[in-house]
Amino acid sequence: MQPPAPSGDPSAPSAPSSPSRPLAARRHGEILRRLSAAGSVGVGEVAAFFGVSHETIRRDLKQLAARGQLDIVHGGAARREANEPALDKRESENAEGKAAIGRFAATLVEDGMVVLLDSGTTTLAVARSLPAKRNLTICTGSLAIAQLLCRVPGSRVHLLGGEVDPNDEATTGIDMLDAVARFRVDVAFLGGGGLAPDGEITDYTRAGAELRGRMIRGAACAYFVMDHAKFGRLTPVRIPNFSAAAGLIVDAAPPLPTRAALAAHGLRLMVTGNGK
Amino acid sequence: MQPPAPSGDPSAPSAPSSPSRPLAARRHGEILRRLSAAGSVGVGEVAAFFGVSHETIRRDLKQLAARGQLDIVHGGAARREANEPALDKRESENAEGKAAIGRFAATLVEDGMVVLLDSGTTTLAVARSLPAKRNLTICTGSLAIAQLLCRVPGSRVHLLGGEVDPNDEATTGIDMLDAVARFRVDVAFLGGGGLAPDGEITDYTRAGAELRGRMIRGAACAYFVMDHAKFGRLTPVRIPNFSAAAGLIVDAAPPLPTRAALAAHGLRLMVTGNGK
DNA sequence: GCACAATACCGCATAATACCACATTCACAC
DNA sequence: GTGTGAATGTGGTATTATGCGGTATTGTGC
Repeated sequence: MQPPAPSGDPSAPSAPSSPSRPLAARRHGEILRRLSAAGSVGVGEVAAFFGVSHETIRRDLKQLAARGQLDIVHGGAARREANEPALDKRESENAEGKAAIGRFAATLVEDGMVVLLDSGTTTLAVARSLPAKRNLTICTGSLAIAQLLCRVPGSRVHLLGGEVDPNDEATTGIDMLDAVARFRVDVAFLGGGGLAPDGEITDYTRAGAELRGRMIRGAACAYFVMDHAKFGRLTPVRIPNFSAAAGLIVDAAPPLPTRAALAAHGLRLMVTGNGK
Repeated sequence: MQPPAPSGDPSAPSAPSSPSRPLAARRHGEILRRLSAAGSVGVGEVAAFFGVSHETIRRDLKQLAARGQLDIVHGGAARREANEPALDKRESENAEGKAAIGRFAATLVEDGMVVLLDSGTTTLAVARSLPAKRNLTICTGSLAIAQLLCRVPGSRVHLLGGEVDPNDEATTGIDMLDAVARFRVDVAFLGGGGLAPDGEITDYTRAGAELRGRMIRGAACAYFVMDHAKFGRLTPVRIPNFSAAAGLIVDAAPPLPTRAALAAHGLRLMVTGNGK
C-alpha cells in the first residue's frame, strides 16, 4: 500500500526521521525495543505501526529468531528466556537415574560430615537424598540446593558467594574460588561437563574446571556424579587433577574402554544400575 | 496513514487495552506476574482483565502447569512452591501493601545501578518490581531474590556468601559482613525488625543489626522498607547509625509522634498509600 | 446428606494466524 | 533504459487458538 513516493532528494537516504519506506533494520530495532520493554509483541501491532503487511513482519521475526534474539510464538514474538526451561527441563531428564545416583551418594555420607555440593541437576538429586542424615554442614553454590537443605532441621548450609550464573542458578566466579578454600570438607560431590571415551572428565569452561579442581583439592574425598547422558560427551576444558578424585558415581555402566581408562586414572567407578 | 505513535505504551502490562487480541504469551506473563505478586489468581479475574473467555484462561493455566510454572487449583491457579510455610505465610501477609512499597522503591532505581537488597519479604516485593529496569547489578543474600532476578536477562546478580538462615532463607554471618564491603552500592533497600514509636528502627539480633548498619555505610543511598505491620513493634537491638539512611518507605502513614521522631532523626518518610 | 451454585471438562464450529508459492515492486548498477 | 537480486505483497491452504454449548465434577450452605 501507500506507494512510497521517493521524495526527490536521494542524497540523504540515511535520514532516520520519516522513513518513506521502513528499512528492515529499522523494523528490527523497533521490534527488539518493544520486546525488551513489554516482553512480547504482536505481528499485527508492528505491521500496523510500520504500514507493512503481516508477512513482512513475520519474516522479520523469523530472521531475528534465527539470530537468537527472540522466540516466535503464535501471534507474535516473546522475549527469549533461555533459563526457565533449561534448568527445569534438565532436571526432569533422566530423573530416575539421577535419583538413583543421589541415593547411592547419600550412603557415602555420615552424620556430622561437612559436605560440599557442586551445582547441577545431578548434585541436586544428591541433595534430595541427604535430609535423612543428621547434623550435616553443607557447602554449596547452588541456589536450589541451599534452599532445599536449609529447610532441614539440624543441618547448617553455607552458601558460597559469587556471581549467579543464570544458566544453572548457582554462584560462580572469583569469590567462589575463595569461598571453597575456607572449608574443611569431608566429602564433595561434583558434576562435570562430560565423560570422554578416554576416561577423562572435562568441563565447559575454564572457570568451572578450575573451581572443580580446587574442590577436589579441598576435600578429603571427592566423587564425581554423572548420569549416562554425559558419557562420550566431549567438552573443551580439562579439570585439573581430576584423577585425585576418589571415584565416579553413575547410573549405568559406561563402555568398556572408558571403564578401563577410568581405572587407569585411579578412579573408582560406582554404578547404581537400577533398571535403565 | 502511517500511524506515528504506537498508540500507548505497550510496556505497561496493566493496561488491558486490547490492540487486537491479547497475545497468549502476554497472558501467560501477566498470569505469572500476578501469581508471584499475590500467590494465586482466579480464572475469572484474568478472563475479565483480558476480555477473553474462561476457557481460554483455563487452557493457559493448563499449559503453564505443564511447564511446571504453577499449580492449578479449583477456581484458578496457585504459585508452585515446595513447602516453606513460614516464609510463604509472611509473604502473603499484606501482599498488596508490600507490592505497593516495591513499586515505589523501583522508581528510585535507575538503569545500570548497583542495588543492594536485604533479605525479607518486603525487599522481595521490591525485587519483583525491578525486572522493568535494565542492566542492574544486584547484590543480595536472599535466595529467593537471587533466584528471581538471575532470570532477568541483562542483569547480573551477586550472591553474598554466608551461612543460610533457614528462617528467612538468606545468608548471614561473618562472611556476609565481608561480602557487603566489596561492592560499591548505589542504592540499598533494607528491612528491619520494627519501627519503634520513638522513630527508631531496630532489629531482632545483634548480627542482623550490625549487618544492616554496614549496608547503610556501604551504600550511597539506603532506604528502609517496612509495611505497617512493623509499626510500633519493639525489637531488642538498635541498628548502628540507622539515621544515616536516606529514608523509610511504608505503605501507610505511621502515627504522628513516630512521624515527627523520624523527621528528627533525619529520615525522609515516603508513604505509598494506594488503596488499603 | 442434599440441593444449589460455581467451576471444570469435552467436542465442535469459527475466526485468527501461519506457511508457502508466486507475482510485484524497489534499489542499484551498467 | 534495462537487468538483476532482494524485499515485499497477494492469494490460497494448513494450522492453531478461541468461544460456545453441553454435561460432569467440585465446593458450599443448610
